[in-house]
Amino acid sequence: MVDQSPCCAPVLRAPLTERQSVELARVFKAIADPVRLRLLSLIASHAGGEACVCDLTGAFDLTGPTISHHLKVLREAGVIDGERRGTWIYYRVLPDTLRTLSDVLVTPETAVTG
Amino acid sequence: MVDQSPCCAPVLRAPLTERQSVELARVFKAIADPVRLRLLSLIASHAGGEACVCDLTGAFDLTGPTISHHLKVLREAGVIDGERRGTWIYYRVLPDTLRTLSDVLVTPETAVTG
DNA sequence: ACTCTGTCTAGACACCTGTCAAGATAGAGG
DNA sequence: CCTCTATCTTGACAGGTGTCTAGACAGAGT
Repeated sequence: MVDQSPCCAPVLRAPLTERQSVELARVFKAIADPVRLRLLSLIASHAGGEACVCDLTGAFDLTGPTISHHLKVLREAGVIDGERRGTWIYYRVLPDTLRTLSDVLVTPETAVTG
Repeated sequence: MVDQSPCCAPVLRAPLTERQSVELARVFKAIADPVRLRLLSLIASHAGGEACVCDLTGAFDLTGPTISHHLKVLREAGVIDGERRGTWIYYRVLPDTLRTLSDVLVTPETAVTG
């Protein structure tokens, strides 16, 4: 979902183009929310690497539609993917997208001197 | 600026607490903007690892106050730091904060099977 | 076919955010 | 002390975001 170019141009090594920054910001925005970060961690750490909505709603004082909204934001950003199997819809994390974000934030400084 | 606990509890390995997710989201929100991502990359890739505001405003079709606002958001999130030397204020990236974010997005899956 | 359960969509509203114009503050240099 | 430049702060406004209620859709079981 994220353009390939940002992965080879870490934020802290070379100036981002405007286009790259827009694309990266779109994905960062998707995960920059407490509910969505927790959803992400709940899905990823759930047995089998996937979770249905019914496993998730109980962890929040939020209505079903609100959880559904947040899942949609994550889905449209390419951070998770959902699949219907029978009655339930199972979500799983798409690790490539997250790794792109992670890589972009790694700097020469942090990589070398820590 | 980011609590230490998230660094030892990657998002994708164990469920985040509500407190951790709020703290992480605060920092992710700060960088989840095209202008701020470009500011970050401009500052980090500038000679000496620092840049004054006058080096930055030229890259955007935005007024000075708007750039100043974005720099403040980054500063309050602990992503950059500013220091006045004479007439100019120089900003530099605080790499520890970014590394925390980067680490949090690294998963067992991406780390191993990548 | 009807109903029940699980999930999503649509519409509405309060709050947050990005932007600008106008004015304030800090240091340099006369 | 006054002025000039660089930057920040304040106040205002348009647009975006998170949340809810009400209703729609899909599949399972009777």
